[in-house]
Amino acid sequence: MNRPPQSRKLKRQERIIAMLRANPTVRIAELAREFDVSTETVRRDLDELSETGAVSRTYGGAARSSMGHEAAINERLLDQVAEREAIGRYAATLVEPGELIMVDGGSTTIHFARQLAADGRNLTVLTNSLGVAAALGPNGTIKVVLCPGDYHPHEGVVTGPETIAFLERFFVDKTFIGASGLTEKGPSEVHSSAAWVKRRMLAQAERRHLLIDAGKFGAVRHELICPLADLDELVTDRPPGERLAAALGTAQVVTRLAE
Amino acid sequence: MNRPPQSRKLKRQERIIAMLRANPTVRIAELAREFDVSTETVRRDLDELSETGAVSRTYGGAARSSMGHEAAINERLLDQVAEREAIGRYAATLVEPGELIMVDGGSTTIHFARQLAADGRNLTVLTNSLGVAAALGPNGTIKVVLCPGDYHPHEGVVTGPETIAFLERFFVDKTFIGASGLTEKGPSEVHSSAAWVKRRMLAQAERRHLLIDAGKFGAVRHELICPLADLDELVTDRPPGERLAAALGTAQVVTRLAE
DNA sequence: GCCACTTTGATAGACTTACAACATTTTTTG
DNA sequence: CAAAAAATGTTGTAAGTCTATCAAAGTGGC
Repeated sequence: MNRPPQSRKLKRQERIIAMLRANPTVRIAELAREFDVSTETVRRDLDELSETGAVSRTYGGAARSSMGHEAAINERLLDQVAEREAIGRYAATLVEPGELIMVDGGSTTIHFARQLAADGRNLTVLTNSLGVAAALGPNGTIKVVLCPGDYHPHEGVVTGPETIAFLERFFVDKTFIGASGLTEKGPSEVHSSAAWVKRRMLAQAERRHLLIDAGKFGAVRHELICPLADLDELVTDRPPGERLAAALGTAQVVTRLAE
Repeated sequence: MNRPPQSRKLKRQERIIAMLRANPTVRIAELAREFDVSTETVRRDLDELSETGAVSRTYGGAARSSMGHEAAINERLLDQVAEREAIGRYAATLVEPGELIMVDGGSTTIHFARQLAADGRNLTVLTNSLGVAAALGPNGTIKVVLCPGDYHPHEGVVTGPETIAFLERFFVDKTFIGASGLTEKGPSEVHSSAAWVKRRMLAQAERRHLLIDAGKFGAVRHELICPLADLDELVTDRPPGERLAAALGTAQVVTRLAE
C-alpha cells in the first residue's frame, strides 16, 4: 500500500516546506488535519526539519527558516542530510585559517559552508551561490565575495560569462565543488552553465576538492565536468566501488571518508 | 513619569522587530518577561505588528515576516508598508517592456521588484541586492544579472570596488535607487559603500529615479549620495514640503505621487 | 518467514496560550 | 484641571501544546 520506501514522511516534509513558501507560518493542528496523521507525527516532522535548519520551530508550529526563499535547493537539503553534514564537517577541517577559497553552489556545499561558519575561521570565500553566501554571512570572521552573473532562482546561483570572467581574475588556495554524479570518467553536472563555473573554479585553485555523497556514485548527469585527474581530493561518506576506486587511484585522487 | 508621548509601545514594537532580525521567532512569554509587561500587552503589540505585515503571528509568539531581508528598520517601518507598496507599484509603470535597468537594495526597491515580477515584462535587471534578485527570480520573462562584490548579510546586498567596476561596464535605460533620507541637498544614505553603488548606478543610466517614502523627507543620514540635480524623477507617496518642492523644481526633478 | 529498525498512533498529566470582559493607570486634549 | 481616549493589567475559563512512554504497524535485510 506504500510504494517507495520511506516516501510518506519525505512527502509530508517536502509539502510542509512548500506550504511555508506560501504562508510564513504553519500550525501543527492544521498540518495534522491536512495530512490526516496524528499531531505527534507532525511534531516529529517539524523537529527533524528544524534540526536541518529547513524550518524554524515555533510553539505550536513552524515558521519559514532564515533563508526560506531560495529555491528547490531547500527540498534537496532534506535528502541525505546526515551524510552531507558529515561530508561538510569533514571538508571544513581541510580548510586552514587565512586561506582564500572558492565554493560553488549545491546542497552539499551549503552544508560545507554552514560548518565553516560554525568553526569561524579567518577566511575569504568566493562563491557563485547565494545559499553559500547566506550560510557564511552571519559569521563575522569570514569575508564573502559574491560572483556576478545571470541569476537562476531555482538553484540559487549565478552563472554565465560574467561569472567565468570574474573568477578568472582570482587565484585561490582551494576550490570546493559539488556535482550531480560521479563515475570513472569524472564528475558530471546537469546544468551546462553551472558546469562551466565549476571548471573555472577548479582551474583557478592550487588544490581541488570534490564534495559528493555516495548516492551519486555511478550516475552520469548530462555533462562531464572534467576528468578525474583534474581533482586532488574526493570527500564522500562511503567507499567508492571497485572500478571507481581503481580509477581514482590511477588519477591520484585522495579519497577521504567522512564519519 | 513617562515623558515621550506613546514611546513605550513603539519602543517595544521596534525592539520586537530587532529581536526578530536575530532570531527567526519570538515567544510571547519571553517578550513579556523581557519588557516586564503583561502577556496581554505583548499579545496586543504582536497583533498590531502583524496587521501592518511587520511580523507574522504564530501561536504563542511571532515570526519574521515575509521580507526578512534588510528592511533597515528605521523607527518608521511599521506603518510604511502600504506606502512602499504603492510607490513600488507606481514605479513599475515607469518601466517599458524590453528595457535594461539597474535597481539597488532596500525595502522600497524590493517592493518595486515584486511589482515588476508580477507585471511580467520582458526586462533585464542589474542589481546588487539579493532580495531584489529573489523577488524577480520566479518571473520567467525577466533576466536578472547580479553584481559581484562583498556580501553584507544584514542588508542582503553586495558592495565594494568589484561592484562599482562591474557596473561601470553597463549603460542602462533607467536606474531605480532607494535612500535613507531626502532633503533639499539631495538623497542621503547610512552606509558609505552602498552610497557608492548608488552613485555609480545613477551615472550609468539615461534616466534616474529615486524611490522613497515621505517619512524620510527632511532626514539626513550620514552621507549625501548626490545633488538633487543628478536625479530625473522622484517617486513618493506624499507631496514634499515647500522648501523641498522648490529645490526639486529648481533641479528639474519630476515628482510623481503614488496612489 | 524472522528479526531489527523505523515510523506512527495513543494516552495522560503538566504546562502554555487564547479570548473576552472589566478594572486601572497613563496620556491626550480642550 | 477635568474629561475623553488610549494603553495596560487582571482575571477566569476554554482550548491548545509539550513531554514522555508504550504499543502497534510497516519496512528492509537475510
